Amino acid sequence: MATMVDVARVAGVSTSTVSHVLNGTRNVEPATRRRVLAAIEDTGYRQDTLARAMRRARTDSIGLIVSDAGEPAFAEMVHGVEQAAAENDLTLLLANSAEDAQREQRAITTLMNRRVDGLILACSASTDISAIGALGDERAPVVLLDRLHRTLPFDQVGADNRESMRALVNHLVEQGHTGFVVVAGDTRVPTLAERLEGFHDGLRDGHLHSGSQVVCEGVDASVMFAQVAETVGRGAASAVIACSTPLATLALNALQSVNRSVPGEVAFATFDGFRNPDLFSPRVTTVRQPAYDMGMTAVQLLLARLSAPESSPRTVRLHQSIELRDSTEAFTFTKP
Amino acid sequence: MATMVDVARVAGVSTSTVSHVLNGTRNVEPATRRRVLAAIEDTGYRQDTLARAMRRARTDSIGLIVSDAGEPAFAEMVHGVEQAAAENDLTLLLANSAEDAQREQRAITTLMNRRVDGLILACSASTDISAIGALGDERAPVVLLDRLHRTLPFDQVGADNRESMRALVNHLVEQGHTGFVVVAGDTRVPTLAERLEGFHDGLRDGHLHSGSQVVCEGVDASVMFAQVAETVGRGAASAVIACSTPLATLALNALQSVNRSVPGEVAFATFDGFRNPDLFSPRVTTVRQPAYDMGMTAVQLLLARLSAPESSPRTVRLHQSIELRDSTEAFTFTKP
DNA sequence: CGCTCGAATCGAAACGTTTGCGTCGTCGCC
DNA sequence: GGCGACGACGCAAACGTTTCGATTCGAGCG
Repeated sequence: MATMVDVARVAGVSTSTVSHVLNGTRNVEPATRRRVLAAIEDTGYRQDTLARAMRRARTDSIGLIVSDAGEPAFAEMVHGVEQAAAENDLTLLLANSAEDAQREQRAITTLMNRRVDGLILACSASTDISAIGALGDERAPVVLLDRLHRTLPFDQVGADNRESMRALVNHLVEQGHTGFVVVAGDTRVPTLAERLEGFHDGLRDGHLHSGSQVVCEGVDASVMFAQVAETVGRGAASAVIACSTPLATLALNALQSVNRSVPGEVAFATFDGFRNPDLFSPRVTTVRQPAYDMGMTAVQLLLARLSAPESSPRTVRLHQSIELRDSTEAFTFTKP
Repeated sequence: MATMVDVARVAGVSTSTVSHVLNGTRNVEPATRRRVLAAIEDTGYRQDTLARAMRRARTDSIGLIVSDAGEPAFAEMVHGVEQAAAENDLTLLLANSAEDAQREQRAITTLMNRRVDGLILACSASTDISAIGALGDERAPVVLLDRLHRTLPFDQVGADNRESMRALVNHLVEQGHTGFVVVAGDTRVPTLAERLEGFHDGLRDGHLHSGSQVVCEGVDASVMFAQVAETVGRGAASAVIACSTPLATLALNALQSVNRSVPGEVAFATFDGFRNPDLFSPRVTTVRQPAYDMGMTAVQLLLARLSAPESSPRTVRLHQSIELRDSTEAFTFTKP
């Protein structure tokens, strides 16, 4: 591989001139510039990003850690981040944490060691917040994506989870539902905790007793599965709300296991949702994250911080929209 | 940030000793090793991957380019690659090409400039093969994933597309189907071309006239949509086969547009398929790629090549399995 | 003509590692 | 006791850039 020294020799100039031609960092005589460019062409020279990054303090790359880039919501975020990164000539280094604090920590150090200019992080459920807080001392700034932590002094971008859930519950109450199962999942995940709060907000709005509602909370899928199946099985709830896509598959499986049809016998809604929601039945009512925009926003926050390191951290909440579909339609017809 | 020089000073040794301690590249007195390790602890030293990569000729990172990491099949492959990469202490640099030759080319140069040790590539549809062939001259070896090109001298890993399609068609013929619509899509994509070949194999096996079958081929989604709707609408086919997930959504949309129910009025099968195929109806019969394994295999081929650069290129075909579901079940009951 | 000034370019020191080669003891052996 | 060998480590040259003075050269001016 040709190096800058080769180019310089061929063009009959010094390496510094070559560098300046390449980066436009200072004026160089048009004639010499042409010679240099020709020499670059001749030698097939390509810049060595590594050596470059080493001299400058930047790598023009950013890191992104999510729990699973295959999950529809995250996939969208990844697209957004990728798009914004490309627009700003940044390379994206992606890592999956698989909701595992240890893998996450490994990913963080790997990326930091690689001197990413910034890190976008959707914390895993089991993440130790204080460990993340320690990232404040790193040279690279951190932006929290989706999984927000109020106590941490980072830029953050998420959705208005609490308000959306509240609106969803209001809608269902209006349709006549009074008994809910909400599959909240691992509420150590802030996103899920916020959604659960919104659920209680909605209950209050509808003057419903929260004691008679069933909240499936926790890490153990089989426990939550059993709870859903049992509650719905004995007819103690008419509506099921899942707080994420994996939880939705869990809930739907539970409903199938007790032979309850959606929306015939029980209404169902979820957050984040499935791909192609209109192709299959039941078409499920979904609170959809503006995931793509969240990804793009995260990059923008990162860039903003890079150019103004000392400004105070910003938190951006993007609006979620509720996509009403068949799975919550039954009660509109039997409504008194 | 502390450097090796700092560590060396604190430990009272030379940088070379520090380096050797870190890499285990030569014996060092247990006592000195302890001093060095303590010094590392004290100074909070962390290796600079960049400087390291620059001195060695390796970066311990590999690149992966797919058209869309959100697409279920690719998502699985990404997982596989990621897993295998992690197991071998490799960092993964991921890029999406969005089926666009230009973006793909950009991604390739970006990654090559970053001196990845190897590149795994699922070519986009519009890729210019000769441009890819030129990658043979790069310092980093290339492995083709999923989208195979027989003429290119690279290691490759894919699925037995042709045979699987043949088996699928055989199955459908056995059920009594004689009129097919196959949504083949952009047959510049080798995977899709292979599946189409398999379709004709299957027809021959069943002694069916290929002239009376409808093949929707091409890039224009609306054209294929119209073809499917028209053919099925006038009852000229009893089975629809989609050759990829996006094509399946297209086909199902078309079926909905002419109010044909699956599997009541028409049988349907697809390649690659959807997530959670058992949760929604119709449950669609799917030829499932061993995507995860393909990803892992790709990394293994890469590592093998790195350690034996001159061995001749290998092509690995992994077996796909057909998951039979409701969407192709109707005819089993009306079978004569 | 000598001097200053500015534009264009060069030279060389970094950046933080790895690594081949050298040095310095120490130990064993005859 | 001298000598060779060997083990433990230090020195310094790379790797391919960027960048900060330094240098050169010609023009302009008094």
